[in-house]
Amino acid sequence: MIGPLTQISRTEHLPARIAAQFAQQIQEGDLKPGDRLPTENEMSKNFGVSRTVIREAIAQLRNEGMIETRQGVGAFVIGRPTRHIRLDDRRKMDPHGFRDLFQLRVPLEIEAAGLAATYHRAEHLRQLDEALQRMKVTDDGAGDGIIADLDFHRAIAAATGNDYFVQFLGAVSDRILQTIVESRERIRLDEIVAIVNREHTELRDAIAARDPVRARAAMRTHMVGSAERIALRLEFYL
Amino acid sequence: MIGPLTQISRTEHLPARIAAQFAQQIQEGDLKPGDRLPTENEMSKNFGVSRTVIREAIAQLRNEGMIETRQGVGAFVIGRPTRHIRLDDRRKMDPHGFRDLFQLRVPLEIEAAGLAATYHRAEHLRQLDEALQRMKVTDDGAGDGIIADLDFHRAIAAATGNDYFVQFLGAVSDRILQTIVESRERIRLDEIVAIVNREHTELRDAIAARDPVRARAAMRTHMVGSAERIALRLEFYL
DNA sequence: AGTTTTCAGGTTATCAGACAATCATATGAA
DNA sequence: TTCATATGATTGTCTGATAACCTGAAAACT
Repeated sequence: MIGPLTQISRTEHLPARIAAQFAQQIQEGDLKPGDRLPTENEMSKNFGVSRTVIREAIAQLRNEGMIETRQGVGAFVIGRPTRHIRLDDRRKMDPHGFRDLFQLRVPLEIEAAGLAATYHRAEHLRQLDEALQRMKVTDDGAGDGIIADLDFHRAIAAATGNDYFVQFLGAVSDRILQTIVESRERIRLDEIVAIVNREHTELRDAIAARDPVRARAAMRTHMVGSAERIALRLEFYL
Repeated sequence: MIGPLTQISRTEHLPARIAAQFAQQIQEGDLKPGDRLPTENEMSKNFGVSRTVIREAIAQLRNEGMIETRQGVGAFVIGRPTRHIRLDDRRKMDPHGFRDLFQLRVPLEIEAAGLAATYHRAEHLRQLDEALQRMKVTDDGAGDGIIADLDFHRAIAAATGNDYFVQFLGAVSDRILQTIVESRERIRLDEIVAIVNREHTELRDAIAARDPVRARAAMRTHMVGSAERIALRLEFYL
């Protein structure tokens, strides 16, 4: 007996594929909020896989906030989809998407600089100096320098005292630097590194001086410079 | 034989709790990137639950991008953690977390206003006007007015032409408005609604005029006003 | 009649054990 | 040394069973 064509052929993780199938049905509106999914046993029979796999697929959808399960009742498509934010891997190399990402980063970094100047504590200054030191030591721009750069900005985000900035900026700038590293492995940082260090130092001093306006200006300058260095055309109104 | 105290007592979903425990260990640095987690059988014994539960917990962490599993080898803490961003439900009512969320929203909204002024198209203006109209019609501040308000800001995000702004601002302001609605069901909007309408109209006109500086200023005014209306103390440097 | 209690069936949650697929390493042959 | 093979460990999947829980209807009671 040959199963129907909708059955899952196995070249990859079964649960992920089944979850994707249901996610698509929800996205396309075939399954509307409030609708009940088939029982696990039914799915198990229909897809030709064990209930274990079905359960893992459902658990995945539940974690993503698309469905809700009630013991003894069933699984239901969630009403108001909790907005999860995800930086898709798809547009990683897309230059347009890259510009969009940078465009998003700029205001966050500037605001973070201002808040960091206001709210930072001694430990944050220590983190900033530590990252600065590492950037100056490692003349090699490619490897540790990039990581130290990332840590420097991460420290600024931490200094805001606002965990959302840590999360958002962490994800965004992490993704940006990753793309840079991947696309231009051999970027010539030798001449640039001095400029970046100067900008970072000014940024650090402005924060240490608890001067939000100066910190914001410094970060703005740094962002403009960064954009130019990677040949990005952006608008800066302030 | 009595099990150790670290065992999971069951009042809630087992997999979620175990996943949270490991997530915490990763966040706090007890488990560093590259570290290998115990085998499923070991965890099963240590936690006193079946391997099914352990597997679901691991699957959850994998979906969140915190760990990676390799068949025949084990589960490892991922190198670059959390490119996923989550707005936890935990701090929903926490006034401090609420301020943090608003603090994050401000620069995004201002930047979005500037970009919208530059990049908007005819359809976006139509969306703005439509939402504005709905807000003016429904004097009832509580119900549809809030939704129209959200749609207005959503339209601005869309007008940037940058999908990241749509995603990020959508998630953030959605969460903010949700909290407002939940906490102050009976907020007196009657006197306020006129002011909000005026601010929105100015915002719309600035965008329509393709004047980024004016749009940013209008949004800044709007944000300051919003913060005051919900009795939030924020810093505004620009 | 109207209300509460009890029961039966279905569904998800968890458990237990087994086998399959895959990988890392040790072992042995060339 | 270098390559092929065997072996053990670990995750992936399967199967069947039991527990916890919910819904709705029948039964018992007022």
